[in-house]
Amino acid sequence: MRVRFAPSPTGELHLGGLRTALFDYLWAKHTGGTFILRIEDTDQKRYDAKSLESLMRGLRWLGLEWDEGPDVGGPHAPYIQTERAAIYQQHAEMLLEKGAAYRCYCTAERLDEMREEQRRTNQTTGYDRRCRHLSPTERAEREAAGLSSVVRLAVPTEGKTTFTDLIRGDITVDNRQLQDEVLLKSDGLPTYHLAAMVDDHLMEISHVLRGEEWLSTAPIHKLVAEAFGWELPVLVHLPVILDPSGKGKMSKRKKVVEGKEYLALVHEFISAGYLPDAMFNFLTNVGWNYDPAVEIFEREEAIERFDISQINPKAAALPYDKLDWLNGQYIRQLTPTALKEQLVPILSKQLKIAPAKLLADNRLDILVPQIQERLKRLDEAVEWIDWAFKDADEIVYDDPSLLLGRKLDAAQSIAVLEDGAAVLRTIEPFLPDEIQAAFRERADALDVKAGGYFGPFRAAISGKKVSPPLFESMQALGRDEVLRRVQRGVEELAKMG
RNA sequence: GCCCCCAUCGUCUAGUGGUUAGGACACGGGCCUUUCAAGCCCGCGACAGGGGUUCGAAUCCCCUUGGGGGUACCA
Repeated sequence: MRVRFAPSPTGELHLGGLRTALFDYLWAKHTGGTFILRIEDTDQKRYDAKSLESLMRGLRWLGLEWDEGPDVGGPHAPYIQTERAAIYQQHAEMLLEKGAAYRCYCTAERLDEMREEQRRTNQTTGYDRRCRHLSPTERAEREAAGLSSVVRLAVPTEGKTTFTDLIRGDITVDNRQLQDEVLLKSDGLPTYHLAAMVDDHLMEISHVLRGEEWLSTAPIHKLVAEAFGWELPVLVHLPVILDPSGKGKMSKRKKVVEGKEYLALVHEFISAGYLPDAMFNFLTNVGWNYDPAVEIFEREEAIERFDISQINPKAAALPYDKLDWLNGQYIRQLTPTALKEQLVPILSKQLKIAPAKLLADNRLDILVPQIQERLKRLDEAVEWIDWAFKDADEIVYDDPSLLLGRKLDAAQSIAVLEDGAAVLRTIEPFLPDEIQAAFRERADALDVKAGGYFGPFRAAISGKKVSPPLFESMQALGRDEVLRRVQRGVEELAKMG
């Protein structure tokens, strides 16, 4: 089977596009077929030069390597439509000769006025086919005058057109609902209706998976294919992905719903520290389902089971909470070393420490295993461990009351810190188990709950209410640094008096 | 306005005439526990409504309602 992903380079790729590409990829790999990347850049006005690179980066991030495409080549090159302009022009000419299409000389202004009038009088909007009925003389006059023109499809004015969508079945529309769509624009470049049909045919595409927004123009595509005498590929219209609010098609803008910010663009998910495996798993289960009893699966397993005929036609909102949960699952599957390596580039930017230096930092080796089960995204790591990379005097106690042990007042909390400091000064070796045993003993001796005894230390060390486990945190800092921070905690508490 | 598509817990979904309508996330509770997590256990929670067809409908048909998409010399 031959399957293509055919995006327009008009901006950043969002998750809806990535999901389409993923399903293309899954179907190609499932059938042992070919996954093709084709760039539909025929809209010069919306073209964005940067988006092609970003698009390819996004696809490769997810692991969707294409077998044929702009950079890798292939038997049907070129794979960028503007480089194929002559092909479309020739095909438009073929339809013109057959009488299946005609030249239209109407100006944009006339078209606008016509539509406005139609809307005002509550008529269905659409081209009035004025140029379809031009006499040969009139046509010759316009050509002689050098008027610019477009090529329009001559849609049958009666009858019905039926096409098949694999997941929805046969769909029939009345031809009177259809318009004489523009196939070739006045700049000589084709519209989607021409370019995609020509390329799908020439590139021998067997299955077209595309967004549901194409469903209403599918009859046009059927008519274009018929005009050429071609068979349409199998059409599969994937349900649109809805905004997190469940209202409307997902936009490329970050969406804030109930105070929470939702990402939409692939590059945003990459920099937030979502793992490609988690995203692959996540997207596979929106619109399709691997197995209702299995949430986590391997790519190979998904490829083996994937079936386009089981795609759900219902538009869906992305379950973002589930993505976070899945990402956490995949983070926990990583070895600590692998996690550390993934974390370093992100932490390096956030902490402003050179990657090589971070990689060699002992503190990271101790702390990473401690935060592994606490992370949902990699970009959260910094909040867990930033305190470890500061100097004692950089720790800010925004809320000094955090230094109070549970059920203890300031004086008692100071007593606890000083009591523990004495232990910390002498204990050997300075390791988590040893420190913990000693602290528990001291808590008993002072008749304080372990949690109440530990609390002031946690706050003194990190400046935070929530932190990684206390004794590993101490190990990471080292004895001297811990003692400095404990002293600072005592001073802060003394101010509370 | 017109055309097309869709409709199971809050969300993602399983279900293709006979199920106590299943799972996951989220949420609530409990256990564990040095904070927070993770993990384990329990719970809450859905067939949009109305007509048919049938011995029997979440499943088939129709209508209503709701949602979505399209209505460009954009894709």
